[in-house]
Amino acid sequence: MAELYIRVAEDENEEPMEIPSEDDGTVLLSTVAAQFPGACGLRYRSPVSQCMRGVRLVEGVLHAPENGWGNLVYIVNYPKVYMVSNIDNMCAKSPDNKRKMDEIDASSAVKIKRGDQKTSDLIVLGLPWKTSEQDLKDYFSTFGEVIMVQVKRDVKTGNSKGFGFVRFTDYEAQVKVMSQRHMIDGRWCDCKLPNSKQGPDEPMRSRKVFVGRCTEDMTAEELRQFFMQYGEVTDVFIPKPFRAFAFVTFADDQVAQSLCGEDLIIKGVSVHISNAEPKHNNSRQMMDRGGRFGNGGFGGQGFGNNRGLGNSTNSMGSSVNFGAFSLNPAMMAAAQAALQSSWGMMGMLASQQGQSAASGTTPAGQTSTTREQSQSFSSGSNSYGTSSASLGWGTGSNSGSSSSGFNSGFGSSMESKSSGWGM
DNA sequence: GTTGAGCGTT
Repeated sequence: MAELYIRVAEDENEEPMEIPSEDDGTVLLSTVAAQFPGACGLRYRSPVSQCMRGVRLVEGVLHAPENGWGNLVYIVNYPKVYMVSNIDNMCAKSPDNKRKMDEIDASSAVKIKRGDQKTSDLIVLGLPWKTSEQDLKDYFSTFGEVIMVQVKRDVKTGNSKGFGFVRFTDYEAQVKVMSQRHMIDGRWCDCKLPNSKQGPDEPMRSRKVFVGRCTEDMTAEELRQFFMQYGEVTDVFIPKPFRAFAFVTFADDQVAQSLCGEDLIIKGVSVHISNAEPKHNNSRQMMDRGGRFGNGGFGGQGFGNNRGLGNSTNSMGSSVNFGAFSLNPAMMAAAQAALQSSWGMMGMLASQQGQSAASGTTPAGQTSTTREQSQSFSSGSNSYGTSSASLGWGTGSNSGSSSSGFNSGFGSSMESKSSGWGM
């Protein structure tokens, strides 16, 4: 097939940009993202129904609609990030109801605190050796104003150490950047809060589970697809070489906790889910009151498995059990106040910004001294190599069209980090 | 075969 371009724009009234397709007529999401950083999919207005339609996305590959790409203009989808500003806008749109507004104000201590979050440096992991600070700046500037970039180098040789730092003016940009992976000079990179910034006020309950008895043919992407049915997955880690286990991190610790103790069938194999033990090194892991993180009291199973897609409307009427958490009366009241006010769950979603929001895992074969420059697309979490072929297990929800990878059900609903709910 | 990389000469 001769080279084909599809027309893509950020919105329907904008001048479209032509994006090249692959030989087989598909378009790689990464190609789109190269021009529209942060893109997670495409949609278009159906000439027939006049509705917006999602473009099928399978493992990073966008598939043409039934009758080919045609001459339509495709609109870029971006991950939904529930941020304070969004909520403010929503509130501003309904000034009609005074009462509502009052409640919003009364219950939005959390929100306001989040409002002026200061930005912090983000560590950028997995950089190609050749990437310069200018490259970094050019790349990240598409997300917002960049006020600092660094590439860490060996003092003697001047060689890049393969990581760097970036700092944005706007917290929004920071959140966005942390929420996705980044293709920089041909490698996938992760941006995270550096260890030094994971302050003691970031409780970081265990959002991560240990997946034992993995088989070697389970790719990170497959694990991500599988675990997505329980909640938003922010990270998948498969050690290399093969060691028969993996780590899966969810956006929401409740989801993680609710799975612990389970034996799940993945690709016909029974894997065992348990708590991820804190990594041996760094400082502030978690100190779950209620004792050891390992099922201190309530067993992993049983206890209100609120798992399974987040949106199962949790009408927290009277008795609430969020997985392994119990709410004390104060928190309960706060929760109800939040629910009654118009922003309800959204307010809770606002508390996004888990520290490992950056997805994906480490690039392949990078040792501090000998790192393959060819980041084979099959380890880490990006296994775009795996030939499409629908994943055998029916996960129900995520096999549809534009799966953004952000199926945030509850998102990190009750995530607290200090303020408000804390304690 | 059941517990993970790499974190800043400021």
